[in-house]
Amino acid sequence: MTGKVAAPGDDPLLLDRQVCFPLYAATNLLNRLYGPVLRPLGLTYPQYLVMLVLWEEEPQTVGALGARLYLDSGTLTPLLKRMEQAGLVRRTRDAEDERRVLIGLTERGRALRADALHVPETIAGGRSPEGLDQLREGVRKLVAMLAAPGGAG
Amino acid sequence: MTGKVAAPGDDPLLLDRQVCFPLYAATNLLNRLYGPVLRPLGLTYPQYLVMLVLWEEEPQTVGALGARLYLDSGTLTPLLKRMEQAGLVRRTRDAEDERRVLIGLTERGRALRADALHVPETIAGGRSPEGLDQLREGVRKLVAMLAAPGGAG
DNA sequence: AGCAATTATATTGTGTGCAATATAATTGCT
DNA sequence: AGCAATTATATTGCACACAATATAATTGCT
Repeated sequence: MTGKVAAPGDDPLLLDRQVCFPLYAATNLLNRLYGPVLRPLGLTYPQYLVMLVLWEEEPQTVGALGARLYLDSGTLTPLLKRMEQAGLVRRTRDAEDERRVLIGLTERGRALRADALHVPETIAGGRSPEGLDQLREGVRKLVAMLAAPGGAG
Repeated sequence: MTGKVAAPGDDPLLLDRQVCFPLYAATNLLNRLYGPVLRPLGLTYPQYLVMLVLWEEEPQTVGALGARLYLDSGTLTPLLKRMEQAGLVRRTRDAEDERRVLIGLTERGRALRADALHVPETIAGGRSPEGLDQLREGVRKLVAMLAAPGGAG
């Protein structure tokens, strides 16, 4: 009762036939790759993404950050509180609408940008830019499909 | 002291220039997509991946599962214990080498395969198979690069 | 045989992610 | 104006993921 179960040609449950799995594996591997590079900056990978968004424009509401990063308050609230504890961001209620919380950078948060400038290059290492561009576009299309209302069915 | 920070053309820290981010977003979105489909089976997404591997061949050691899924014992041990509690797998010390733990399926675990057969189709929904094939190959190449010793520098 | 180095798994601590729920502020409808 | 519905964020509970460390079994060297 052990061993191979189905013909390899048409089994829909073979791991190597899943689209999702390489994506899952690549994300885990990328996290492991970023970890050591971001640790000296005192950032985790999702925290780094938040900083990228804030370096582009600040302040932003929690909701706006979530819309950009596809994360909800259940993930962002504790993450932003940790970043506040670390002295990178400030969280202030929006006076115009007390439901909203504005996330702005501290001086330390702004200054960290200079230290982060080397990160993309360090991560990219010796990889071919063309392959990366192609991959980025492919995955971006997938994200657009998945994020569409109804999950792109 | 707020607002845009650098020229859009050559800023390496723009979120939309990162390869990593679409990958990260796609994985989160895929997890959310799989969740409702797998919940009736009593599985999480990583647990589903473990089942895919075991349905191909069992029993396997914890290490072999980890090599296939790019996960270590810190992730797999508690996950497998939960699956044991759920009655899907059995964990037994290998008599040949007492360091190893063999993961085998219970009858319930084997029977679950029939219920899982519809999952890939349900997830794929109306998406074009060609686009998915292309994407799978692209991401698979990235995984191969990232998993290579030295991180493919 | 004896013991250091290696290997396989487990444990601990921290940080995500997300569903479900809660709370407070605002909007919209009458 | 008053109140139901909506919106924005926070909280709770559960399940990963991983670095660092611990423990026990095996291997390899002499």
